[in-house]
Amino acid sequence: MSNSGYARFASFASFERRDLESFDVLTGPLRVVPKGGFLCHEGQPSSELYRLKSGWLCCSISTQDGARQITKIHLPGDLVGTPSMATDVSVETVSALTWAEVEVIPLEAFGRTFRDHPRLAALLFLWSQEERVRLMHQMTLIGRHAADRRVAAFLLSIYQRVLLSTPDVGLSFELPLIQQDIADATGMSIVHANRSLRKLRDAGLLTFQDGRVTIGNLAGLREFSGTPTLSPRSTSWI
Amino acid sequence: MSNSGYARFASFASFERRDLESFDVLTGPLRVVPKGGFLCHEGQPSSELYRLKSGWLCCSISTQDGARQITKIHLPGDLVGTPSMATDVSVETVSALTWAEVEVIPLEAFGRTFRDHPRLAALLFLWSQEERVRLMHQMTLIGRHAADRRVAAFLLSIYQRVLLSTPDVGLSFELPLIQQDIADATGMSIVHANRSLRKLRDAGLLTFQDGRVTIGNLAGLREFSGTPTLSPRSTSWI
DNA sequence: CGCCGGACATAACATATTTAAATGCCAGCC
DNA sequence: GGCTGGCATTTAAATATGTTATGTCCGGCG
Repeated sequence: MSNSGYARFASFASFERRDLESFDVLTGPLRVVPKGGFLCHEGQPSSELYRLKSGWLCCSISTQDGARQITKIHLPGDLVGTPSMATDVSVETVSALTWAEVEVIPLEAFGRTFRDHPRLAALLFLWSQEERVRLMHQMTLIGRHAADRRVAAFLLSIYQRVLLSTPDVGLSFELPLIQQDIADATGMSIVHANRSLRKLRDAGLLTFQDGRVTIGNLAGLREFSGTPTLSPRSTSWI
Repeated sequence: MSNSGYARFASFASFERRDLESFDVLTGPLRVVPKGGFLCHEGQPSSELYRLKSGWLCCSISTQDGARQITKIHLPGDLVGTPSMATDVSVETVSALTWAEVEVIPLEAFGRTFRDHPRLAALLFLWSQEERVRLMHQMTLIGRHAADRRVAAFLLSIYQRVLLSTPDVGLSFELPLIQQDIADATGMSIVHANRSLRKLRDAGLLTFQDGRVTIGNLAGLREFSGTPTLSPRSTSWI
């Protein structure tokens, strides 16, 4: 078995175990990032991708007036940094929410691997579509839902991804974010994020305290968040 | 020259002419869609992609409470429908803003083409990253910018794409949207979209009337919209 | 012609959300 | 021990945005 020793389930929700193992050829030298450290800064050149081995990362885009939009929270197993492959300089800032280990994949090495493994290429393309779906859903969330629903759906979506790598996590998990992060991910002020969290707590749906999410009512939370569950398509056409 | 007879510049901003022509192997039987017609509905099975030959398409996601988020406006040349490749059923509804012609590409045909043309596969993967960047930027726009700026940046982004296929379009172009569409794309109510358009008009930045955008002050509009211009990365690593 | 519906425009009001500010808590540190 | 800074929490006031309602224009259609 090609067990790579770390979870590969956070991204790649659409894939079966057989296909998941294909991604393990994407590897490279290890790099350690301290909590609060950065892998790259938007606007600065960068020619490498990352595979997250352990810890949590956060991707964000800043605006001219100092605001920040978190575009993705990364869990172990995730492939990080691909959007900037299309552009001159990094389009996002990648920072470490915790002490983290990544495998560094230079762009040329990625290109080589991509060419040498046709099926991997197809799987990576498919994964990109999965990521686009995620982005479209988060966009819909931010654009067309009320604040407390945004917070609920955001936390629930992370829970679903945690479940992929840790099916027995139960109804409580550590999430190394602060309220400002939740605000930046869901497009609201920190004060309103606090209000929304309070509402969710008062409603018994979930609590977020000391970097830990505890779900009080999973079914209720799912219904309140209003996010449909999607099933992956069979990859037989590849 | 493999001139396909229609613009291929709306998507694929990152590519040079040489690479652009690679995409022309993605082809299939023609289908005509009347104005207001649909190519697919979210939640319903669909196993085909589309290449837009002429006309305008609109991709959107609906929420349970009847709201709608427009995720992308498509111009001729665009590859449409790929996000749903990752899922069981369509994740988005694709409708025709005008009478439109598309080439229909079945999923299996796409898979075959993908396998048979390694370089095309890499280019399509890169294109997916470009699309992710677009989504991340639109998400940042909706989440962290004021309403009038959202409208300005949205219309400007379409203008930039129109410019790719029609460099000599000048400062005015037809855009087959109604104000409700602008509201649904930028995440606000139609009343507020109207208010924002009025502000932009009063500021002399642009007007939107009778399905036509006229830019009054391009430099001012760019500055006001606050969206940075990105340069594509060289594709030499492919 | 008169009627109708869709799109646009605007006003008045209601609500959601932001901003600013103050407080409490707590861990790190001198 | 007392200070400091980061984070959470809450309040109040200011502002942005949503909702509802109404009028107008205009093109299609009987």
